[in-house]
Amino acid sequence: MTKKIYALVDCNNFYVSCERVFNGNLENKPVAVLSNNDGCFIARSNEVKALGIPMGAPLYQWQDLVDKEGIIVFSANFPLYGDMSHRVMKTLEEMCPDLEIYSIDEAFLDLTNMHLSSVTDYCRLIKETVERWTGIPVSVGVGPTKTLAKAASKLAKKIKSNNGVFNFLDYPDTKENDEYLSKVEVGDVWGIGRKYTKLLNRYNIINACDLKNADPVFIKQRLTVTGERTQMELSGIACIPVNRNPHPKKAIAVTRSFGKYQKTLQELSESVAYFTRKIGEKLRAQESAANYLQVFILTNLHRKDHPQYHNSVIVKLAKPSDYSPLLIAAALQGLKNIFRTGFSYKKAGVLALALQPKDLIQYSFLEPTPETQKNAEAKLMKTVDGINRRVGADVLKYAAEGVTRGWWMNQTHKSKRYTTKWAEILQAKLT
DNA sequence: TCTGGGGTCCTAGGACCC
DNA sequence: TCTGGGGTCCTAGGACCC
Repeated sequence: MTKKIYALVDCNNFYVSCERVFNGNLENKPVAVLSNNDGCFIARSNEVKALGIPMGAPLYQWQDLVDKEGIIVFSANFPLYGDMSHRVMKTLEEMCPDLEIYSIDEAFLDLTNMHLSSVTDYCRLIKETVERWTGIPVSVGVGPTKTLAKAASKLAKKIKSNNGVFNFLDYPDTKENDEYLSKVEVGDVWGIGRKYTKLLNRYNIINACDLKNADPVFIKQRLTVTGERTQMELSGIACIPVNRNPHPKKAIAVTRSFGKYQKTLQELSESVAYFTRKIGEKLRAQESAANYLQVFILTNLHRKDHPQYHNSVIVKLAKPSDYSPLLIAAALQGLKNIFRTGFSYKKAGVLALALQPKDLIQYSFLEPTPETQKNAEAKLMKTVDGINRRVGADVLKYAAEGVTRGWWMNQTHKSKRYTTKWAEILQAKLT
């Protein structure tokens, strides 16, 4: 069996880099991107990381530092990031068709069958090409397993002299290999999160090399089979394949925190109707139908001084469906069952569960749905989706969504949708 | 006053069946 | 005195990822 060659391409500080592509003044300055509602830091430039602001930190706790250091903050602009991601992935696909888009800012490449004379040189070329074509800086890590490729991408960022590429295959000698592995903290290993890091540290497992050499029985016992796999991957045994054709999602969620507290059933109904319409759009986009909807509502868990209430309900649909009016009716019925008056709600959401391919829907023999009705529903949804796509996402909506959007999130630092809205395209000034 | 959103996988334990 | 045991399915919760 030939050894696999996996590369992980990882966009550096992705959302910040997207903002920088369209605003030259952000270069070399501390820049951060905030979550919805301008709540938490979800992307930080190196300058911001150096100031000590952690990932996920709430903005209000760091506001003084933000002001003092002149940190430039942006509200999240997901249409822009999604479009930039698409450009990066298209570029990667041209250089290695055998790829798995792993997240909005990462892709695994399987370079095994490309017969490269120098894998490391080719990865440098990939890095330069992506940066030239899209303006997004990336790091590339290479290894015989996906977990090692991930670890390598950490080293690519860490070891400055490597110019953004690190390849474990360049260090076949075990001693040298382990030396580099020791530079990766165990918490930075793919699959080891906060809880496991704490546990492992208690047993003096501090870095990736320690984990690789730990007692496999202990690891399996405490970290289950996923931990076992991680450990094997660290020692070069590939357990996790590159997944070229990701299967359709098994669940779809649309959830939001509110910009201001929502108190009445009417208010909550409007947001839930909106979430459910979005669910319908996503279902149709991947040609799935849902068997169940789950609706949940909750108060602000961070405010111990407020009366707390959270609840959720699962509604079985009369038939598997992607038809927005039916979905909305079901979700609102569910909401009615869990709503309690007298609370200030902070967040709500809708999930579509037990998804199935749309073309496999079994219609009832007892109450056959006429072909004409099925066609009419599909045609209506297709028309609505088409108009919303062309004219703007929310031109056509349902009456149940209301018109005020009183729950809408706060976004006071939003950049423009440079790449997806003609009206907001970047303008060049000729001088 | 102010704390994101969208996913996957695994396990333990209860319900149920024979 | 003295109450089985094994298999399967389902779900909630917990871990992880970005």
